[in-house]
Amino acid sequence: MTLAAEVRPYHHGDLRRGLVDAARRILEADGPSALSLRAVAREAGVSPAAPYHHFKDKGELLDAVALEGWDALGEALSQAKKHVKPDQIVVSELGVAYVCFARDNPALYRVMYERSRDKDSLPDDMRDNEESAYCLVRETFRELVGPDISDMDVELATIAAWCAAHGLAEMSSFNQFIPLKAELGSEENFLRAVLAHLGMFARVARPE
Amino acid sequence: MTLAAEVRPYHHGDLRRGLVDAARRILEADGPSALSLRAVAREAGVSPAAPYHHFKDKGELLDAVALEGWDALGEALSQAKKHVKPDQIVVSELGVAYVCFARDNPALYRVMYERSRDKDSLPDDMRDNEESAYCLVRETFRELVGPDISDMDVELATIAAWCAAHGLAEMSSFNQFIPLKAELGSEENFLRAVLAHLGMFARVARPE
DNA sequence: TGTACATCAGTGAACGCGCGTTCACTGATGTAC
DNA sequence: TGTACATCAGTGAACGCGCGTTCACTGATGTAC
Repeated sequence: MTLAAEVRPYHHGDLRRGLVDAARRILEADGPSALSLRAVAREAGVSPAAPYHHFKDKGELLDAVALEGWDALGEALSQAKKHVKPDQIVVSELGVAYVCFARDNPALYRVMYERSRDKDSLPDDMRDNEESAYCLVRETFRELVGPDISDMDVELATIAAWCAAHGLAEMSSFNQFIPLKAELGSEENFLRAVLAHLGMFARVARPE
Repeated sequence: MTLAAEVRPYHHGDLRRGLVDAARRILEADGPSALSLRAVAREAGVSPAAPYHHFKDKGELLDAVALEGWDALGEALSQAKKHVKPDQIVVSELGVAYVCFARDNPALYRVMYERSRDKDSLPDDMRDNEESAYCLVRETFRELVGPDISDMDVELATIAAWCAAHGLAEMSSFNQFIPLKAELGSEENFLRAVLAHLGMFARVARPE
C-alpha cells in the first residue's frame, strides 16, 4: 500500500521463479550468449551469489529454463492440433507450429537443445509424458495411420517427423530461402511446401 | 638435417594453414567451447598476437575452419554417391553419409552451422558451386524424378531432404535412440529406417 | 503474547581464470641499385 | 656480389573485461516454549 511497500524487500518471495523469468527475458533480448549467471542475477535485481540458494550451479538454472521451454513447446503443438482446419493436413500443421515456436523463441529453443546435447539426452519424460510434444506427435500418427501398424513404425515415423521439423526450424531462418518464401506468399506456405516435399523421399525410394 | 633444423624457426612458413589445422585439432580433442583464439595460437606454437597477421579477428578464423568443413562434407557426399550399391536407395545413402559426417566430426559440424547462424546465411556458394553437398543432392533429385518436374519442386525436395538429414544428425546422438539402434542392428540401419519413414508424411497427407 | 533461537535467504567483496585485442618491438626476408 | 633499406611475420607484455563460484556476513522469518 504505502510507498515503502514498493521497495524491493530483502526477501524476494519467489526468487527461483524470478531467476527463471529473468533468464528468459535475457534470452529474448540478447540471446543465449548473454545468458550468464551474473546477468541473470543482475536482471532479477539480486546479488551474484543469491542464485546459489536456489540452484546448485549455472547448469541447474539452465535446466530449469529449458524445461519450461519443452513445456511451452508441448502446449504450442497441443493448441495447433486443436485448431487444424478441415482443409489442412494435421501433421503438416504440427510441423508448422513446431517451426513457428522455434522462430518465435529462438534463444529458448537453442537452450533447450544445447542442454540436451550436453547431457546426450532429451528430457527424460519426453517419451512418456502425455502432454509432451513428442507424445502428441506420436499419438497423432497412431490415429492417422490406423491400428494395423507396428509400434516401431509409429515410433520411426515420429522420429522422422521430429527430425524434419527440427532441421527445418534451424534452416528456415537462413536468408537463402527468402526468395522462395516470397514466391510462395508467406513463411508458413514455405514450411508447408517443404514438409509436403518430404514425401519425395518415398517417390524416389524405388531404385528402378 | 641438423638438429637445429628441427627447432621451429622464427617464420612459420604457412601459419595460416597451421592455425586452421590447429583449430581443427582443438575441435576434435575438446569441442567447440575450447576453441579460443589463444588456444589456437598455443596449439600452433605461436604467440597470441600472431594470428592477427592472417585473420582480421576470431570470426575470420572460424569462417576459414567452417569453410573447410563444408568442403569436406561435399567430398563425403560425393564419395558416398559413387559407392551406392545396387540394392540401396541413393538419396537414403546420401542422408546416411551426411549424418555420419556429422557424427564423425561433431565439433566441426557444429562450428559450420554456428557460423552460418551468426550470419543468418549458409555459405554463399552452396547453391551454385557444383561440388557443394547441396548441389549434389539437388542434382541427384533431378536425375531421379525425371525431366517433367519443376525447378521449384526439385528445390523444395532438396531443402526437405537437407532439413531431415540435419535434424537427424542433431538428434541421432541422443541416448533415447540407443534401444532402437540395437533393435535395428546398427546405427546406419536406424538412420535408413528413419529416412524411409519420412514417406509417411505422404501417406498421411490426405485428410480423409 | 512474548521471547530466545535456529534456520533461511539474502549481501557484497573477493578469488582466480581465460578471453580477444592492441601495442611497441624485433628478427627474417626480399628487393633495388 | 654486396649493401641499404622497406616490408613482412613474428614476439611478449599488457589492457580491460566478464565470468562462475566461494566466503564470512547479516537481515528476516518462523517455531518452541
